[in-house]
Amino acid sequence: MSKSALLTDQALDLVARRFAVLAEPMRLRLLQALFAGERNVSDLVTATEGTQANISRHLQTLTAAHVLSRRKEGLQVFYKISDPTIPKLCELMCGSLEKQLAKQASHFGRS
Amino acid sequence: MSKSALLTDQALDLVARRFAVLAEPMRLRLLQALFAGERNVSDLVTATEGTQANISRHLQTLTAAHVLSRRKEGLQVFYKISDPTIPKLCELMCGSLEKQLAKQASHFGRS
DNA sequence: CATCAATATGCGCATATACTCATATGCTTG
DNA sequence: CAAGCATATGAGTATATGCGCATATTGATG
Repeated sequence: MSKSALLTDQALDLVARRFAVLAEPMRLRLLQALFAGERNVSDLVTATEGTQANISRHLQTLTAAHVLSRRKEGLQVFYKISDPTIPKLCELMCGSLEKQLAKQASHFGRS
Repeated sequence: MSKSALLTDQALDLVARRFAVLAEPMRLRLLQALFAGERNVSDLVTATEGTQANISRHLQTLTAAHVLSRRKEGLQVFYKISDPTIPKLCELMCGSLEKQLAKQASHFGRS
């Protein structure tokens, strides 16, 4: 029964929430910065050019969604991508966007 | 240079917006209803148990994002999924969710 | 041309959430 | 235990957006 049964309302809500986690430019930036591997907060603040408070909140959101995992080491906290599906989702999405933009561009003009 | 260059702010915004389109339970319901193929609006209203106005708006959102395409035939308008990436994205996301929930469940009980 | 059916849209409301500023918490070290 | 650094969080504000209600638009038909 895992073929293509319709999702329940509750399931749809969960899926939507999960997509929503990826629907934020700053969170995508964080993910981009984390594709290469684990990093601590101040590092991420620098990399994303965000404020410390804002970055901290976004990291919390991503962690609560089980997209990231947290590791404390002394004063610092290191985050890394814990769900291997995430990079795939981002790649797929980017590919889809590229195709779409290319198609739109071709509607304008030549060579 | 298409390897893993960092996305520009503008690109990140586009990606985020595209994820946001999928971050709505009712829109996911519509997509679910459209996985099987083209359908007209009143059909979709019935299938999703939404109001006509609301469904119409969501269809507009999905079409503007080039997720759906529109075809008029007399009084009726038919919509279908025009971006083949969408079903893949949904599958990936659902799989990720299932894994996560299974893991959480296993933290409770045995056998 | 009047009417009706299918779909779209203007408007107002309620809610969610991203952001900032200030401050709190938690570790580490002298 | 005092002080300082790294990170988290409370409160307030601004903006976005989903929804419902009413109404507009578009196309078919008598």
